[in-house]
Amino acid sequence: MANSSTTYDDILACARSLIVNGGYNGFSYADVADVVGIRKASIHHHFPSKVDLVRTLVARYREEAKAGMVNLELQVSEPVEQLRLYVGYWEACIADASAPFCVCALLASQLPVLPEEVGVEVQAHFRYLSEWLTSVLERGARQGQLHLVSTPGDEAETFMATVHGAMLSARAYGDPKIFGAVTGQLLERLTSCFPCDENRESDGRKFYDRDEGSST
Amino acid sequence: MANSSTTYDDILACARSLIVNGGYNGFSYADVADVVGIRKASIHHHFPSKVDLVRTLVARYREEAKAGMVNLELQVSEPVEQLRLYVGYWEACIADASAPFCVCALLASQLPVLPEEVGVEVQAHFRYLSEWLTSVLERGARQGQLHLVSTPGDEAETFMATVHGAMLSARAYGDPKIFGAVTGQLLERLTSCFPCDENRESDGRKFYDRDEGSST
DNA sequence: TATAACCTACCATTTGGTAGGTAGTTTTGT
DNA sequence: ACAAAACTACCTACCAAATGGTAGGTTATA
Repeated sequence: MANSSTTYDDILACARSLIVNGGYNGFSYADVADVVGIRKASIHHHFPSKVDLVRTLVARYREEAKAGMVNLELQVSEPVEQLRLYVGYWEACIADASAPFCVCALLASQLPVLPEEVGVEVQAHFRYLSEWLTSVLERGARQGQLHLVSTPGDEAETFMATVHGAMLSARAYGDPKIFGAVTGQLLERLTSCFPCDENRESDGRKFYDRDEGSST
Repeated sequence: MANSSTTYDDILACARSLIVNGGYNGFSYADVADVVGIRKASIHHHFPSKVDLVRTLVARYREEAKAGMVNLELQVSEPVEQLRLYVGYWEACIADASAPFCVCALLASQLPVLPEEVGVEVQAHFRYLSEWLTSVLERGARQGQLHLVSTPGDEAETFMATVHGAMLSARAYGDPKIFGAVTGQLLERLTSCFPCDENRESDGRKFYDRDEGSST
């Protein structure tokens, strides 16, 4: 029951970063053992089975995410700024490669082959994130800061999907900048109330009907 | 060199659907053998190694995708309708669970643990899809059918990211409808030139500042 | 008679997991 | 205060099953 030892945390952290790279079947106890500098059997002492390890890891990830949202809401009160911080957090994680993907997003892609206990935890994260985004968007719309085209709930789903897709593209292209490009546009769309008139956050460029980056 | 036998194709098709479920490390030769009704060693006759199998599979997938785009452009000439068909194709695949995820999108999520030969092929698909979307969006904007907020290239990246993210969410929620909800909104945004005035494809709902689905 | 398409029977390695032991620290009974 | 008991955190040494892959044989067909 004790989790005082740093080894316990090291195993979780190591497994997390390994999962971020290749998902549930993309790492083994041997991989973790090598990185942490411990023997394979010792991992079983802390986490009897792989399912235990990953379930714990995801549960902790979700707690951290929730804490992150709370902290974020304490830092800034404006919905727009909260979205900006949220996106900025990921932009930084991807840029410095410290956590170039959301653990739950990656695991969700493999949901059909995931142990059920892990899958449940992953799904819960999606619901939580969706609810949080819904509340932020709803508030932003009510305050007239955000311009929604659909319900806050649907907009939240689109927001989440776009962010996840942006992570995927950044990985596929091997270029962290793509994440910022996509999410920047996402925020731009939400904050510019009407395409015609500029509003406080516009950065100049607005309308295009001429291309710029199609070759290669 | 011959690929006349249906077994060859069966193996590819089977492996594809297994990959769609759990990625590169989510299936084994034994899994394929079971489904195809063949012995493990026989797969090696057609595909010497797993890398061969998956590389071939992705290459073929890319060819099909390209053929699909060409076919799609033959069916409809309007950029907006082309996007609609593209999204509709995936909506159908997800709804009937025949191919609930893009092979390359799933593999891209595991790019760090993918054999290099496969990774290259996956990246090429992303570039191709991005270029195709860019050209469609650029043409749509020039014809005044689509309303872009950024460059066609950036808009294409956002479009692709959103579609991929929508696949992920549909999987995470275990609900195919979420894909249509997200992509529908994506198209809605692109086709409604100005949020205020309705245009030919509007389906009624436009502005919201009241929630609808936040509980649960 | 060559070859394609399969097979059985292997193989080394890796997988997640167990059994049982040891050194060090805590807790406990007296 | 202090030894016995209990527990934690690790270890070595296994295990069965699964992994991708090979060797070599059989059958049918071109």
